[in-house]
Amino acid sequence: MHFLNELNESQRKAAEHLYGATMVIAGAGSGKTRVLTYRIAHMIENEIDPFNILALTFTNKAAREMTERIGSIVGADEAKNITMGTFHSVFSKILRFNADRIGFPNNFTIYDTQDSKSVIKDIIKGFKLDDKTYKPSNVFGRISSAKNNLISPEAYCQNEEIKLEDQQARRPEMGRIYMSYMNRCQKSGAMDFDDLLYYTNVLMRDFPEVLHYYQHKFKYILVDEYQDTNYAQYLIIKKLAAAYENICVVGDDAQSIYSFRGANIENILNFRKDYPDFTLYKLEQNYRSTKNIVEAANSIIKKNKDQIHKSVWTENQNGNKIKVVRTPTDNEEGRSVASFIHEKQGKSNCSYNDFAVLYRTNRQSRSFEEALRKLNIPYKVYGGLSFYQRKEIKDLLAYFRLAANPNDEEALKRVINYPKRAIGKTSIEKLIVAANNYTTSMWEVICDFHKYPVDINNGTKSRISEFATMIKSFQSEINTKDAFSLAERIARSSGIMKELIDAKDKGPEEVERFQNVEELLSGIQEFSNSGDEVDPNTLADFMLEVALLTDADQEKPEEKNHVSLMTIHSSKGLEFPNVYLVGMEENLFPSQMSLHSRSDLEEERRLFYVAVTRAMESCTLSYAVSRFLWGQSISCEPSRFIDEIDPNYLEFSSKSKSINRGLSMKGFEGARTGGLNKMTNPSLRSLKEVTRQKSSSSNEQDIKVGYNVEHKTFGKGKVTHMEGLGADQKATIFFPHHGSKTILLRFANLEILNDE
DNA sequence: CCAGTACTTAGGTTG
DNA sequence: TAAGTACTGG
Repeated sequence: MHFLNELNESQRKAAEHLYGATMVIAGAGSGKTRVLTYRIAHMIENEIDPFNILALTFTNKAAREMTERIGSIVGADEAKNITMGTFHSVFSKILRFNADRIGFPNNFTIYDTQDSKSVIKDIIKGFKLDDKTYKPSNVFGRISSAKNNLISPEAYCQNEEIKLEDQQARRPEMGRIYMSYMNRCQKSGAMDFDDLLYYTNVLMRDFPEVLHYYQHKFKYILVDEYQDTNYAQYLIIKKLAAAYENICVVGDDAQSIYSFRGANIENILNFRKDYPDFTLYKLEQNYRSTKNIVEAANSIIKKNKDQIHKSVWTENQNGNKIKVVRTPTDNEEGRSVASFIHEKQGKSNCSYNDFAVLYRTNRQSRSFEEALRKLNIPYKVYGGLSFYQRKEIKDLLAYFRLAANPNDEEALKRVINYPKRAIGKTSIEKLIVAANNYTTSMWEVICDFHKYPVDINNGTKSRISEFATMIKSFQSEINTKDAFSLAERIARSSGIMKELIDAKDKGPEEVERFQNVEELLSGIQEFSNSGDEVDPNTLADFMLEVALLTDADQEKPEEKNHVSLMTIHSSKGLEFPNVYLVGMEENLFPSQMSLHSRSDLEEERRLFYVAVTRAMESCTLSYAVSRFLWGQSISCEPSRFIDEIDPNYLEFSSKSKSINRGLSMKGFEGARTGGLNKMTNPSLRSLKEVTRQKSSSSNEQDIKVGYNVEHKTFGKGKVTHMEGLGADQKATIFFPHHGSKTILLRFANLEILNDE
């Protein structure tokens, strides 16, 4: 059968429409990836040269999978010539190729978020600003969104509106920091993630011949997950597509969940303006989920005001209702989900791959990990601290980075004294200051103390020079020697290997560190071997790839038989027969931060929609009545999102015995008005009431206005005012010796001295 | 210069 | 709670 016959009518139309501007709005589970794949295969069958195709995906993994699937249709040799990847990976390659034009070395480093923040921190320190008003992560966020909107440092400083905003936020130096940050990165030959898009725009704006070249190379452009593109990405596509206007964007406004990093739904609206005679296709038939799940999801998204109308439907069976489970604590939530999985897996003998636990925040994984481990259920936690962010990996990579680009200041700072070579903080500080004064890089300074005198004692200086000599010796081999032998040599002669081996008998964590480094090295070995004898894959080649890799790229599919634990964000695009959506509580999901604005709340709701539509057969929502947060137990209310689902698709269960016991012990009998196994929606509300009462009465710090209290540092005082609830509860206290102070109770550790 | 200790303070998602 | 930072004495 020809592959196009595997598509339904609207899918097929979208796949066959090859010329002109096309927008495909694809509901969840409507076979979007399949359309993209077949569309590209169809293009190649119609004699379109793969070299002329640019396909931008959201993750590297998606790109790889799609290349593979297209290869299986049209042949791998053809498929490998398609330019396919994330915006970041495709354009980092283009930037490397043209780096000299914009004042970067072609082996520029890519700074990750940690690196960027560390640079910013340094700048704030250098400017002698208070790092509480200028929090590195805030500053970084502000710079990032400026870049995503293509606002240059100069434009930032001149823009009156921005100036006013920063002044009102009492951060008038923001523009100066932004400017200095850009300079520092450039001096270090480094780009951050946002720079990859920002400088691509600069390149295409200032070098028409470059733009012209890529416009004619990429005659056909496809963009997946279009709803999650930001302005910088939008403009790149617009410029590239300007010559031929063969552009196809695929997305679903209902699944836009990345506005926090600049994604802009307006790109969809702009598309209509930019290409007025575009063709719109809607994919509305869902092939993934049961009717109950599809309908429940529809009832959720209906509450959002901002959306493109579409009606997702399915021919699949009704299936079971969505289960809602309540547990007393977060740990019990972990145990109950683990036992559900255990039971179900045992009964149907399905694979552990069929289960996913989805949560809003990474830190929620803990209770599920513990519970699953106890039941011997294999699991894998996705996201969180990635392999490439681990200290030991970053340390070794820093040496590699230095070998490729010694001006990389973050890498230099990281390893100049690791392993210990008696080069202390003060000396490093002096080097940084010197580099800034001489307007050169730290590396240049340490290479030539005659040209750049620094006030450091001679012993330290000679140790620094020794270090520089070592780096130079690595540097000389980075483009010639094969990746693995150089990597191994660096690991050994830097002293990192010895350091890790010596630490090994300290404990299991140290052993793991060593194993991680071994894993990295074996990955490099694999990479080395994939090159050929004459022209080996070098460490420089490896470093070009590595900065943009994520954990998902590491995964070996054959090893996969485990329950997946991940955030909802990282579940985008995936599907699982059984989904457990946990932590369905107010202030957690929807997140507390989202409650201030309608658009933020709508994004949370879209996130909820994404979560529910991951489920194929069964979906379970769970919430805990109390949860540990920063070492304190706080009480929680069920999420408003549970109420928002049409109750016809819900089933309230309190199946597990331990849950019932837990509840009655804490006095929740009143909530179970609807019988043992089923509760109706109103009973959920009554439960909320109970929860609320609990939260006000069970507060351990029962402090009221007028109380005399004693504080660890301020001594005795009298409470004059109270504000906030729960963890935010604050008391204003008058201390005779220190004046009036407003203090967060959960940190204050007050002693109540009632009867004085 | 360095290691060990006391103290502070997170609030969220990612290439 | 846990991680990261600031401080202090060797």
